[in-house]
Amino acid sequence: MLDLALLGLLEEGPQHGYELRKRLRTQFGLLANVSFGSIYPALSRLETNGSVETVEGGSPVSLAPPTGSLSGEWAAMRARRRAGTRGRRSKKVYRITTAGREFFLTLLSDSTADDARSFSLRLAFARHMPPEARLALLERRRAQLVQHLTEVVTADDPELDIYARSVAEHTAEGVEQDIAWVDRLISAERANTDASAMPNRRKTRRSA
Amino acid sequence: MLDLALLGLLEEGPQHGYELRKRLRTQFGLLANVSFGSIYPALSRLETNGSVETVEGGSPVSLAPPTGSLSGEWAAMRARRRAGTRGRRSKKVYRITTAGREFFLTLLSDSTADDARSFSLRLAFARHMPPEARLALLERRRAQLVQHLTEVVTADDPELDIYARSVAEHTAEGVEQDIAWVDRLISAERANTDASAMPNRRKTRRSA
DNA sequence: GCGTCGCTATATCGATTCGATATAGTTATC
DNA sequence: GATAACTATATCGAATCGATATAGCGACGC
Repeated sequence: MLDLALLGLLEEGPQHGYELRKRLRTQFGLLANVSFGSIYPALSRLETNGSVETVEGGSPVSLAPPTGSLSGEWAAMRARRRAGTRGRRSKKVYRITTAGREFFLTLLSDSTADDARSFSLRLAFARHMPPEARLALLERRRAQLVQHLTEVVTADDPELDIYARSVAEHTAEGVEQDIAWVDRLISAERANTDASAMPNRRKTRRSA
Repeated sequence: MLDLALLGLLEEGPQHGYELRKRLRTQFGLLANVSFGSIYPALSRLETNGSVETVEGGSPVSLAPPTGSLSGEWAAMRARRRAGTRGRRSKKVYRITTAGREFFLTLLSDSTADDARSFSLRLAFARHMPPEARLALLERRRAQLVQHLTEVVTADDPELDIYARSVAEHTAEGVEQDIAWVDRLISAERANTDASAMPNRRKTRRSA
């Protein structure tokens, strides 16, 4: 879960732990409200298995921030500068490797265990997936949500008091809205693949 | 988190681990989709600290299920019967103790760390709280949700592609709906306390 | 009768994640 | 120059997860 999130963020440029956590919190909010006690071990893990490498001091990275607006780049550059001027406790800037990119794609597609959190994470990184994987992800999620609705107590359960009932109702509404959302995404996705599969606009084959 | 959930369910009658898990999944759905690897250690924990006790075999519990419709009671009774007839691997039926009830109330009110999951859990058990604690819980949650909206990237962030943007939008909508829901609950709660604080219905003092 | 499939039930293991805490440099404020 | 607030990394114990092992039980076919 965290590996996926970290690699996904590192795809946008080298970052250090503190920055990664901030971006997890702001970009993914409730989905990845993750503590340092998870971040740093996860980064070590990824480093030992070769998915990321640290670029402290020596700097095989260019000294001018290439994309301008990515604050991670700036932080990385500042860290490199500082590390250059002094031998202080420098920020450990992590960069994703080729192996890491492969691993990221594996995590993104290899999809056992997609709960709400990892689904949303994967969807947020869906630009890295081939179109059919996107569709598959969305449809798997849809099936899970529908399944979930059938398994859960309905709000007309006589055992529940008003508070428990309210929670059950609200949860069910949330799931229904999730389904509607996923449905919209599925339609958009299909429209997209249809459009690209059919560059010449003549009488369309009806459905598929 | 789990302690709270387990004690809350055990308030409704003695249960064994498997049953508790089923009820967690059906009653609280996504909130408490919890594995046996959490349940059994948690029950041992609660037993060693005196919050619950096992009632296997000997059965200080009545042999007729008192409330009729609680399936947990039935399961417990069956387990007791079986344990009586044979020395087999009997179900461990857990019952909440007086100390456990106190601990439960502490967990329910003592409210540092109320994320989405434990908030909904606590709310589901709100009948065990005094009215002012209910209001406090709701208002704390409301403040958190509002705070959350301000901290998170908005959907008009130019860095986001369509997928990340969709996730951000959907999440934000979810939070807004949560706020609306909490607001309804707060109103209901206030109406209730006002009504009970004012049994004689004459011209009401305007507001408070 | 006999296999076997699915459900109930408890338990344990390694790995991950959490939450709290320690440490320390930097910046701003008064 | 003291103090607070923020950036930054790290570690520890405990909680939780996910997978797996074990085993009794009822139902089903055949």
